[in-house]
Order: sequence, then C-alpha cells, then structure tokens
Amino acid sequence: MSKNLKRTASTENDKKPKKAKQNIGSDSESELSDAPEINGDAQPQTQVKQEASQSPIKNAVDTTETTNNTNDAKDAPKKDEDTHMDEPNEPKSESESDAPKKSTKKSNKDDDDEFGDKPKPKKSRKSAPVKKEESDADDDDEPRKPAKKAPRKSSTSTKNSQKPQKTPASKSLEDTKEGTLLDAVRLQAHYLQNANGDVKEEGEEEEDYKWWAEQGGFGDGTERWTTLEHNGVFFPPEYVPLPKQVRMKYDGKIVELSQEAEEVAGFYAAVLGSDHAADEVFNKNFFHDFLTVLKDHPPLDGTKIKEFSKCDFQPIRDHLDREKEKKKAMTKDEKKQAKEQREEIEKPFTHCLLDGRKEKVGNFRIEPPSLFRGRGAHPKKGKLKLRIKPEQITINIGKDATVPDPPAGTNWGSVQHDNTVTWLATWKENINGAYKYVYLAPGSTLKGQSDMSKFEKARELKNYIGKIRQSYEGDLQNKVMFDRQRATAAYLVDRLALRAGNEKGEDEADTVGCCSLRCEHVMLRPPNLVTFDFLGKDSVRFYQEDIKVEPQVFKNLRIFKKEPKGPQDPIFDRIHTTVLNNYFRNFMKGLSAKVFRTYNASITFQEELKQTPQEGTVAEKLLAFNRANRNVAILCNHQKNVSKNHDAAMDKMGDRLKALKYQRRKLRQMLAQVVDDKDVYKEHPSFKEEESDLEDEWMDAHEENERDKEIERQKKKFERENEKLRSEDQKEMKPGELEDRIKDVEEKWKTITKERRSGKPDVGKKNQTQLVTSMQKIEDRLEAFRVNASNKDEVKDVSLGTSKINYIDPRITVAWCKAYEVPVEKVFAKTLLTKFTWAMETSPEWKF
DNA sequence: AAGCGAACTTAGCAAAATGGAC
DNA sequence: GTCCATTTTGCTAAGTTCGCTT
Repeated sequence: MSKNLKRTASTENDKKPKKAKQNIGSDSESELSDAPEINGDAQPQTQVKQEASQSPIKNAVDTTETTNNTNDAKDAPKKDEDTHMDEPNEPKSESESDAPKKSTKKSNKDDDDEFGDKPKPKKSRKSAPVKKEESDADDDDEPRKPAKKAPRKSSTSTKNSQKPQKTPASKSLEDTKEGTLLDAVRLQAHYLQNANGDVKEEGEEEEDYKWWAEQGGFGDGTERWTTLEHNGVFFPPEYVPLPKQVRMKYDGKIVELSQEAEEVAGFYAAVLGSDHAADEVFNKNFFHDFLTVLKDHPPLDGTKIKEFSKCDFQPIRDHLDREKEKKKAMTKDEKKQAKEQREEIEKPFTHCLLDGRKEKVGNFRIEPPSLFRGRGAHPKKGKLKLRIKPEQITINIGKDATVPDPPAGTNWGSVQHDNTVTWLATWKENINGAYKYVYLAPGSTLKGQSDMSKFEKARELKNYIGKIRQSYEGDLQNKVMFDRQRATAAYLVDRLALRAGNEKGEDEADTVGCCSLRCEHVMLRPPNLVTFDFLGKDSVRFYQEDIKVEPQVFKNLRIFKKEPKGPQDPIFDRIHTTVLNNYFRNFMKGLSAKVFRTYNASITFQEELKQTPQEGTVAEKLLAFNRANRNVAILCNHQKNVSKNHDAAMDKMGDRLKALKYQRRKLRQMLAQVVDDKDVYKEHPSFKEEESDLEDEWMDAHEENERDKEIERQKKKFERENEKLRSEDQKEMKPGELEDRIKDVEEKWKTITKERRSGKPDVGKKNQTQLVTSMQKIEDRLEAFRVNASNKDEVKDVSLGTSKINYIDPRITVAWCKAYEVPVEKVFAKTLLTKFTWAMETSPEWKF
C-alpha cells in the first residue's frame, strides 16, 4: 500500500542538508564523470528526478515550443572550431574531468593566465575593501551626508503636472494628521505613556483607488509620487535591565555585568538551545563582540571574562523563558489589552499619506539590536548587530510635508525629498554595511504597481522567448568562447530557472547562481546528463541529478570545465551577470535574468492548472491548484525545513487511513453476504479486493481503542445527564447505571470483534443497494484521503508560499478561481488578497 | 570593465494567529 | 472553551539590477 506514507527514502532527505559542506561536488564529481560511458539509454535516473522534470521546463531538452534542435547533430563531428574553442576530442571511454590536459590555446589574454598552472584560488574576489577593524562595536555614526548620491534618476521632488487629487478621504486624514504626527513623536519619546487623545477611528474611507484601471503600471516617468507625508519610524524600546536576581555566571560565579554587556549577554541567552549556539563561527563572532563590549563596559564586580566556555548564560535564559511563560499565561483580556496598547503607540507609524492617499507602511519598526543570524556558513554570523540611532537614519519625505521629530534629544541623520524613490527611511547596518529601508507594505499602490509591471514584463517576454531561444541555441556553438559561455548561461537561466549568480565576497556565505557556478558544482555524464549540486541563495542546496540537456550544452560544459581548471574555478570564466543581462536586454527592454524565473514560473503554473478537473469538488480543484503550485516551487527550488513532527503526523494519517480501510473491510464483508446480483462485482471489481496491510493485530488494537473511547464518552454523557438532573432537582442516576452502560458497550465491541474475526459481520437490515452506496462512499473517502496524505508528504520540504507570493502572476490564479468557481479566499490568505487587489478583477478567460 | 552604491525583490525561518478536534 | 497542529504573518537576510565612478 501506501509507500507514500512512509517517508520517501533517503534521496529526498538529503535534499536540504542544513549545512551542506561547500565542496559537496568535488569528490563525487570524479566518480560520476569517471563512470564508463554507458552509451545511450540505460540511465538509471531516480524517480525523484523524473518527477521534477515533468515540469515543462525542467527537462531542459524536450523543449516545448521552441525552435531548437536545429543543428546540434550535425556539428557533432566537427570539433574544435577554432582557436578559441578547443573541444576535447570526442568523448571516449575516458571522461571529461580528466581529459588529457592540452594546454589552452592562447586566446584572450587575461583569462588564460588565470588558468595557468594553479587553479586560481576560488574566485578572484573584489579587491578586499580593507578589513575594517573588527571592533565594529565602534560604529561610525557619522550621519549620512545628505545628498551623497545623485539620485538614480534626476530630479528630486518637483512639482509635476499631475496633482494629487484631494479626495475627501485624504482631507479627513489631513485633519487628524496634525495631532497624530506630533503625538507620534511624543509617544515615542515616552514610549509607554499613552498620550494621544485624538486619533479617532478615521471612518472607513472607502477610497478604492484603482490605479490598475488607469493606463497600466507606472510608466516611463521616474517619479513615483508627488506628495508624501509620514511620521518617521518606530524605534524598539530601550533596554530594560534584568532583575537583580538574574545574572549570568562566569566560571560558576555570578557576574555583575554592565547594562550594556548584559543586553548582549541576553541576546546570546536567547539563542541558547538553537543551532546557532552550537555553531562555532557564531560563538566565536559573538564572543569577540561581547569582549569588545566588555572592554568598554567592564563588569562592575571586576570579573575578568576571558573564555567563552566559562560563560553561563542559562540563568538569563531561564528568566527569558519564565517571562515568556508569564506572557502566555495572561488571560485573554490581558493579552488583548496589551495588544491594543501596542497598537496604539504604533499607530502613527503604520500608515503614511502618499499623493493624498492613506497607504500602509511595511516595516516601520527599526530593527532591534541582536546577534546577526546569517544563513548557511556566513562568516559573520553571531556578530553583534547594533542598536540604530536616529542619527544614522535618513528620512525621505515630501518637500512640503512636516518632517517628523526624532525622539527627544536626538536628530535625524538627514532628511531628503526624493520622489524618485519609494522608501520613507533608510539606514546602514553595521554587520555588512548593507542598506536597510522602510518601504510601503505589499498592498500599497507603489508596491502593487511594481508588482504588476514585473508580471507585465514577464508576459512581454512571451513575445520574445522564441527568438531568444533561437539565438542562444545558435550561439551554443559559437566559435567565440565569450559568446558560447553567454549562450550556455542563458540556457541554464532559461531552462533550469537558475538565478543570475553575482559574484560574492569572502565575507559572505559561499553560495552561487548561474554565472558564479564553479566546476565542482557541475558533474557530467555522457551522453548528455548533467548533475548540479551547489548552494544557492540562502544556502539552500540545489541538487538535480542527471538532468538531460541539449547535447551542445553538455559539450560546452565539458569544455568550460576542462583543465587546467580545477574544482574551485568558475565554469563561466569569461562572463558575469552584467554580460548576461546586457545580452538579454538586446532582445527586450528591461529584460534580465530574473525575468525568466518569473516568466517560467507563471507559464508553468498556467499550464499545470489545465489538469484541474472540470467536474469535481472544490477540494479536488484545490488539490490540482496545489499540485501546480508545487511544480512551480520545485522548478524554482523553493524549499523549507521538514517540520519537526512531520513523521508523527504522517504516522497518524497512516492510522486514520487504516481506520478507513477497516470500515471498508467490514462493508465489503457485509456486501458479500447479501449480494444477489453478481454483476455488482463486474461493475465494481474493486469491491472484491481485500484491504492491504490491515493486520489482525492492528484491528484488535483498533477495536479496543474505539471501545475505550466510547466508554469515555459514556462516562461523560452520564456526568452531564446527572448534572442536568441535579439542576432540575431530580434524583441522580446511580453509578450502577453507568456500569450497565459500560457493560453494554463492552458487549457490543466483543461481538464486533468476534464477527470481524469470523469474517461475517452482522448485516442488519441493509440491502445490496445500500451497501453498494456505502462501499462507493468509503472508497471515495479512502482515495481522497490517500491523495491528501501523499500530497502532504510530497510537499513536506517544498515551500509553496514563495512562488505564490513572488513568481506566479496572481491574475492566473484569479482567472482560474473564476473559471472553476473556487473562492479566491481559498487560495489567497488575507495579506495576499490585499497584496493582489490589483488582480482581482481579472476575467476567467485571462491568459498570462 | 570592474567595482561600488543604492534601491528594490525574493527568501526561509520563527512567532503569532487561526481553526479543527475534543 | 481548551489544546494542539497548521497556516499566516512578520522579520530581516540575501539576492538582483542598474547607474555612476574610476
């Protein structure tokens, strides 16, 4: 039976090794490529793989609608077209990776030396920008100079033609604004004090501004808004010192930390027990920064903290846990009240006024200090992320708007009025020097416009994709290495939905995308199977075994991997993302690598949705939807961790499945007794089939179980009835009554068990027709349940959300919902409904 | 042509909210 | 209503892209 229910074996599981080693590929590579060439057919591809490749795109070779194939075959014999390209002599028993080294012909100067005798160490990194003294606790809080950058595209807020229409709604907002703005600041300064009086429910301003009904997306203009008012940002609360009795220990003894150090110790206490606390790099980085803080703010009792291993943060952790418990133990009312209070003080920041419309702000909260939780093998994980001061923040706001006051006694780093950008505030983070921004929420018009134009761009690609594929497929054999690499990269981006793959620095996790693939990430197996194994964005492993590619792509990869390159050398040494994107842009304005992901995801989804059963329950249709969604997620390699209790949940489902089978068994045996028309079995052959894996042992246990449950129910019922009698001042039933009832139940189950063992359950008054109906019903339920269970298992490590949120044009979904009469709420949660309001009016016939 | 700054999208995980079983 | 598992949302890290500078 259900092999589905057993966790699909191994292969699945190593899909996402939490911390895969960097050089995953390196050794298995030789293994693979050394394999003697099995000619042609006999490839033992794994199930899993096949599965994945059923998505139109996955199987790179059997392209759908393209003009490919053309000429690869004919070029086979002609090898080595010129100086630039030296193709290894036709594959012979011997495999690619160790092809006879044959010095690269000269060709383009620079690159070749790189391959010289020694494989260049990993990737040539950008000239290291000087290692800043690690201390980093010394933040450079020099305020960002106002207009250091020339805004990307000209002009700051200029008056422009289209004035913001003052809707009545916006007016009402303006009215409250004065108070709100000021209050905001005040509130923030005193944080908890619940000052403001006025912010009244601003009535439902039913302003539905349908920007999408207007001329489609934001056009050529670079200006994104005309007026912008907001209240600035919300700072996290100041640090609250621990109660006196809560102290970390050092070498077994209590330490009186300075407040500054205590806060940092608290950050660490918070990660105790997590994977991070077991991570060497994390601990090292943390302790380094902790020491830095301790140096400036030494323990008050003179303790000298020197060794990480002697630090005991557990007391702090225990305290945090207790606090958490306390919070959990609050009554409903208390919780509600606390929440309302929180919302009240945040209220000024949740919305802004953009072109006179009230719009939701997204991340208005300044990120609180903490320990940096870099993903994968990030060299900086564990470092102290510092508290952001107002002086580090740049505010972007309309020219004529009132600039929000910074918290009392502080200043904003700077204030600018740039309407070509969409952020309200920005700051630079101290770990990586990355910029952080406060943007509007996904449901805002600004974001909605961007979103829609993203999908429009992807749709536009439809018109060019044929030409593009033709072009790069032709170039796969181009004599110029540069072109050939570019074409091959384009192929991977298009067919395998790889990301562009920018270069990364030494101080980041070692992850790659298309252009940054290294030899160790790609294994070749003749005639044209390629295995990819690398860590992509977020250090999620991309592992695809034996993908069938165009023969020419296979050849190219072999060439690109050739000696003298080593495992650490890049496959695409002549190109990088900019080259690739410039190439794409030749075909279509605004086309870049990422558009292919959007395009392929959406087109795949639309295609897969055709599997939806025309007739069928909503549940069945939803299943089809999720299947399609899943295929897209697999295409994009969107993964998630298998939930901790997935196994348990599956076991439970297995049990429930057996319970269904148990019922079916009984019905089947009943039917067998009454059947008078043998045609029933002709019509429903399955009605004769026995249930798989229904052991007597299990049924014994099951019946016992059911019996016990029923007894429990009887007891409760008895209690209830007595309770009622009491309240009506009547006499209670005697305990003996309950005993009798229990006895009845026990008798009943005894009979059931006996009958079951005999294989002849009591039929009662049921006739054949009734039993047939019941049988059909139970079989349907069984099937539905099976499908559901296997679906759940299939999806356990696949993240559906990411593609739903970012890659699948919501109009496809809306059209589908309308065509199949499925309520949109079934597929879009509240936030997505908001985010995609622009797509809600799509007609059922709409096509991506 | 490489490298950087800036701004924006995409991503998985953890916390919070929800909803279904009891 | 309570409890628990699942779903949704929040958070912020990690990508891509593109223009500008050197």
